[in-house]
Amino acid sequence: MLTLRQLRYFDALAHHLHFGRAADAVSVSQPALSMQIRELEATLGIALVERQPNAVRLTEQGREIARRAARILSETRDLLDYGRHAGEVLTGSLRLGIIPSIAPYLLPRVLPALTEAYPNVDLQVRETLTQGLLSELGQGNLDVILAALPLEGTDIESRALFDDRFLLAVRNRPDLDERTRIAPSSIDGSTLLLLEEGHCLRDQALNYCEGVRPEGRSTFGATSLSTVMQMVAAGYGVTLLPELCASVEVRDDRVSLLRFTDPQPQRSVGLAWRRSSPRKRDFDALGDCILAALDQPAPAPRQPGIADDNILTL
Amino acid sequence: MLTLRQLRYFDALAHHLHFGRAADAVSVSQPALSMQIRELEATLGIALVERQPNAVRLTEQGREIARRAARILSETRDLLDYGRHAGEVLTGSLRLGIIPSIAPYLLPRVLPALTEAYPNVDLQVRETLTQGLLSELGQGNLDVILAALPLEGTDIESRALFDDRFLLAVRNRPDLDERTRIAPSSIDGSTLLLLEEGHCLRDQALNYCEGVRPEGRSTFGATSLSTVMQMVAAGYGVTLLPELCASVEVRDDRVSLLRFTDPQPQRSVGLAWRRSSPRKRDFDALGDCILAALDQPAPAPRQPGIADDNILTL
DNA sequence: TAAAAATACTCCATAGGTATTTTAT
DNA sequence: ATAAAATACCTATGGAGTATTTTTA
Repeated sequence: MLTLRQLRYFDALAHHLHFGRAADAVSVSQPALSMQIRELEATLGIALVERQPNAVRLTEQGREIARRAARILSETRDLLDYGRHAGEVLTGSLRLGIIPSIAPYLLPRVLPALTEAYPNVDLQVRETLTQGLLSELGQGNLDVILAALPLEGTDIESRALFDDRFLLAVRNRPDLDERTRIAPSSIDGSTLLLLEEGHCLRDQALNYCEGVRPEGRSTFGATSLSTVMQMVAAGYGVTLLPELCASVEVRDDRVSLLRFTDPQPQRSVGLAWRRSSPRKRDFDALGDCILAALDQPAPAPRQPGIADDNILTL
Repeated sequence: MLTLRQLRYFDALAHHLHFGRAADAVSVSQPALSMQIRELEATLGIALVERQPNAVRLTEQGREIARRAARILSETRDLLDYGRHAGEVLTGSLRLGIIPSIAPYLLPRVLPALTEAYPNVDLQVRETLTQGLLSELGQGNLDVILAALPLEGTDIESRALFDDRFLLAVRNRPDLDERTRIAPSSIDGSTLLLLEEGHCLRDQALNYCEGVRPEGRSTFGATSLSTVMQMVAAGYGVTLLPELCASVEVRDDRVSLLRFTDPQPQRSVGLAWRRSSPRKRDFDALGDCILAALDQPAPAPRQPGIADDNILTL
């Protein structure tokens, strides 16, 4: 008889490829896990792993079973979640993944509002690149992610929250009038500073500046926007800065922000979750909360911030 | 701890809405099932059923859990199937659903070839309307269905096998030349004979004869093509007959088959299965087998059959 | 020889069965 | 009063732990 326990253990084994460590991961002894794997192989009638003293490897069929098991386990987690969170909205733990170009700018404004509106929520935030977030989401290690839309993948549902314009950050240029608009063609590929590979921001910037192929400084990607902005301030080049990040990243007058000519580049920021997730009401509430928090004026200095009709800070 | 056993029992309860009968269905005693349901409710923290002496009813949340449980159970069945049928193609049981306007005409030609090519297959055939087949397929009671494509529904994959032309069956008309072509507009709605509601053949016929709304005899649907053809032979009207059925249904010379003007109406016949099914290789083999069997001349009398260049039998 | 998985053996949690009680109509 | 689910209680299966052996690179 097939049991979830067998699938849980096998899932752990498929990840660790090591009986002992897999047993640790599911908090049982190694023989206990061995037996369940054995039992699973018996009920399926096929070999799932090749046992070698120094290496455990999945068979071809083992990989397929691992895929199916992961899916089933993910759905059982969702089923459990549904029970636990039936009734009340946004209670208990909520594991939220956010991309690096959003997290530090949005969280300070959203977190206070969220914990005030939903005091029983236990928010666990994880920050990585979109690709990692999607993978964790699929594996059931995250409940919902906040990233730039659209996101690839079936089994994924999403909700766009707001559009975030890109501005051009350049070293202070007192000679430029507030109304100056920059055309993307005027960007010099050799001085465009970008984040490292994998950041969606990098791809979006390159996509907008069609002619520019990564070369010169573009090829050496920074790991954080702060680093990039420091380089801009030091006169090493220019970069595309999401408006969301402006109030935090532009703290001195060594940097000016310029608007682009229409159509202005922008990214769409929104939430995404597993289609099978039972917590859509929670995600709705979270999305509403984020929007409400953004409607409030930013709490911080907001110093050289980009108000809608006061675009340029030189 | 959530177990598959709990889900299996709850699934049975959701179907039978009766603890005793559900327990029978899963071959345990009623208290055993009661306990597992209780345990499931405890781990989920919600009530799944309202217990009343004379009636068990699912709560709102119970229905949702039942849906999710059914899905999980279906995927575990697929996982088991994958194991059992890994390696060999078309062995063990294969539950095939076929619509009534295909089954009696195709099976006599396909079954011998199939059991010869795959002697270890245990084919279990079920015959119902498309809607019923899809529902059984989704619930995991069928492995694959043979019906007219396209079929609605996500989670469904299909493979078209062959196109089946519709011919017009009329009472013997010796006055008509073999080359006569019928235009759909010439069909009189009041004499068009159709199968009862739910048969895709009925919808396809009505769809082709655009002007004709069900009225007169069309509204009284027959339950089998044989009945319809008897009525045609008796002069009660005309009907659209799939070419596949011609050799069986047209046994005497009281009926003539006429071809339509181009573009001739036809249906696409093919196989469909759950996207998550692990037995796609089996379905491939089955499809190939059906096509091969159809390439052979029909074994039966084939008397007034519709050979391609000898369209009319008067 | 050493690392890692499989066996051996014991224990206990729990699923299941039978008999009985409770409950609501 | 009756049908049906819950409870009580006992049994036994099997999952888990510890200690040990086997395996092969």
